[in-house]
Amino acid sequence: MKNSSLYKGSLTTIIMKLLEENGRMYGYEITQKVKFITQGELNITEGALYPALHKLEGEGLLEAELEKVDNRLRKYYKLTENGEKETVNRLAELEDFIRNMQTLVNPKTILIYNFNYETD
Amino acid sequence: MKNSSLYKGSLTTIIMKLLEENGRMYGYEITQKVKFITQGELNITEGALYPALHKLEGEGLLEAELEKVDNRLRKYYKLTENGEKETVNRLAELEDFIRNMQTLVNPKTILIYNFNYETD
DNA sequence: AAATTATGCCTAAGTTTTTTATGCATAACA
DNA sequence: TGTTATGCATAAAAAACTTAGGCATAATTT
Repeated sequence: MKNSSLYKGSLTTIIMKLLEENGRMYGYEITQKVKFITQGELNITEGALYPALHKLEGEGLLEAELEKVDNRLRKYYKLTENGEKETVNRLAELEDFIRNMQTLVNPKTILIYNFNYETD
Repeated sequence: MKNSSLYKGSLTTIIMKLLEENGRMYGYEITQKVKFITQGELNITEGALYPALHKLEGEGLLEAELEKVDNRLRKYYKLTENGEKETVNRLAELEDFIRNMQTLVNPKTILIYNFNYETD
């Protein structure tokens, strides 16, 4: 798939969203999660991921701690307090962006949120 | 709006989609159309638009012709035959991308295409 | 009448983001 | 024993976009 690795400026927001959901994650775990959720269609390259994580950490939105699991080193990241606030803003922006793109490519589309085929 | 001008790598596909719909358009018209469709949320900057148009023309996907209207020069673009074929591919890719992003930020969303509140 | 906004095209420098290509290390698998 | 999976990282290059200009005519506002 030619398109398999273009997050188009949304990578940091995706990372923050996943951390918001999962509490804490390490880099490799994030790549696997995205691959799984998108059924293999989106593959985050390490050359994009690690610099993005370092940037977010540098901005004080993430904090990291090292942990040794099975004799392998993992670097766990989680959102800081500031990071949690910022996640709300960036997610709203990304959702607006997605909605605008959807309107451009298919004006007749509507989005149904919180869809469930079973009753809650 | 901070987010007002980030097409995130999708600008050329948006251009091609609009040309597919409208037959032929000139640069300024494209910026206004996008602004209208997205209700002012997405503003294409000229510094992004014109290089993108020139690139697409250079790739043989668009062709241009000059026309003088009201004593002002317009450069009309339309898709070439090749451009029409390529539009199909790029639109499919962009729709996949949008769907993947939507799944990442909100897994419970579904998209309803061709929605009409009146019967067709 | 003059200044500003709208219409219309363009380019160039700089920044940000991503790709591609590396490097290193341990564990599991074939 | 070689390849794949797990795990981190960086650096050069390419791609995309922002910002900031430049030029010109028409319409509107002050």
